[in-house]
Amino acid sequence: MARGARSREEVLAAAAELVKRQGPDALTMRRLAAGLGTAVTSIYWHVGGREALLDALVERTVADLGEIRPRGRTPEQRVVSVARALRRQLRDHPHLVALVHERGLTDRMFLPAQQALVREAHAAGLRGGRAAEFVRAVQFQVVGHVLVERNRERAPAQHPGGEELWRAEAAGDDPALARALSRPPAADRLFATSVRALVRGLLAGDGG
Amino acid sequence: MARGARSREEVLAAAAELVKRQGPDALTMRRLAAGLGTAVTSIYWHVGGREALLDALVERTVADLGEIRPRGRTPEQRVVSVARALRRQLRDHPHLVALVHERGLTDRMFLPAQQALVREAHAAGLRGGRAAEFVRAVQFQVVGHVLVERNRERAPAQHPGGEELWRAEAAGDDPALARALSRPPAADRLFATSVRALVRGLLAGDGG
DNA sequence: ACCTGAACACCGTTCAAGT
DNA sequence: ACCTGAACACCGTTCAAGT
Repeated sequence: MARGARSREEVLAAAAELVKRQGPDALTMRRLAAGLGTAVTSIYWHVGGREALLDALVERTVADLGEIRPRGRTPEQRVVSVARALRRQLRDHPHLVALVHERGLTDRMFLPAQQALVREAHAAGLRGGRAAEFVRAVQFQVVGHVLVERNRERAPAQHPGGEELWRAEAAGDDPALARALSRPPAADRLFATSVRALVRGLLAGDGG
Repeated sequence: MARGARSREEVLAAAAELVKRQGPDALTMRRLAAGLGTAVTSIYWHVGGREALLDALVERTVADLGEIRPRGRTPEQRVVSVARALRRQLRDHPHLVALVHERGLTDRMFLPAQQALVREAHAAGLRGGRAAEFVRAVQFQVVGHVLVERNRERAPAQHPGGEELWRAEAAGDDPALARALSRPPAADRLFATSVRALVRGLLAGDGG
């Protein structure tokens, strides 16, 4: 069983693999040790306990997150492109991002995106508190949308399912709407529509 | 230790209390049994295993969720009131709602809210697929916002924290913005602003 | 019909001991 | 400096046995 020295990096890499492929619950100290061919307790020597291990993974994730490059002509287009990029990052690393979230490093992870949004807010003429609100509204919107999406994807075969619900229920004599609501939402389209509507509403309105 | 017969309802009530107060992780079969003064195994007789127990709790939650009463004159006002009510429900039962989510009963739980939103969409002149998109955009927005809020509240003392981040970073010569982003977001205000902006954007725009 | 303890296969963590 | 096994206090679940 026992092979020579095993580095902290090896342990972290193996743990990251486990989390990426099977989620954080699959990361047990015993399984990790078994995969590395060591005794459980040697993991403790290298990285400390499970919490410390997760902390290290989170550090890694935050550091690895790529740059955000806004694309498009108008501030609206550029903000939408930032939102899209953000959504992709979040969707591509769901488990790791969830860990980052739980450990309170979300703000640091989103700093580049925030800075990009600030630039666009300024370009659109918003400043100060209004600009800050703009940045946060977009960020919450994107993160929230992805969280909802993820929850829906993970949810195994909705028990009654929107389908039967909206087949049985009255939809105010609007059969096209009932049909639409009985299908699963088209996540990409819904996301684009929502972000665009939010951005327009924020840039246009000033009613309180 | 052993007292007389214990009903399924007693077990469910005790389990619900545990989840409400300490979250789903605190609901272990052994702790539940200890609280009831029975052997662990008698829980299995009454409700089956842990999964079945959680399923039962979820059923309860879905059934107990109150009606939604839209308030206000204009469709916009009424939609915002629905969003507010929805947010309150979600915030008041965070653990139970999370369980509902995980078990794929979200659609059924949100049916009353969806129906209220459909009415307002119709009142605002939207029909068919557009109305469906409106309903879902608002629903995703509300649920997403609450999920993000919850994650932020649970997150223990952000490691670097938005504060230092935005103190150190350039904010494009906009010190008021840097100050605003260095404070934690005012969730209520941010929610209201976002929903209103989204609704306006959805009701006004038709650009693709 | 209802409750029991014993047992199994898992956890994370600590500790004293080896080299 | 690095790795080990034994032990502790937890899990969820099954099962044969009691009344």
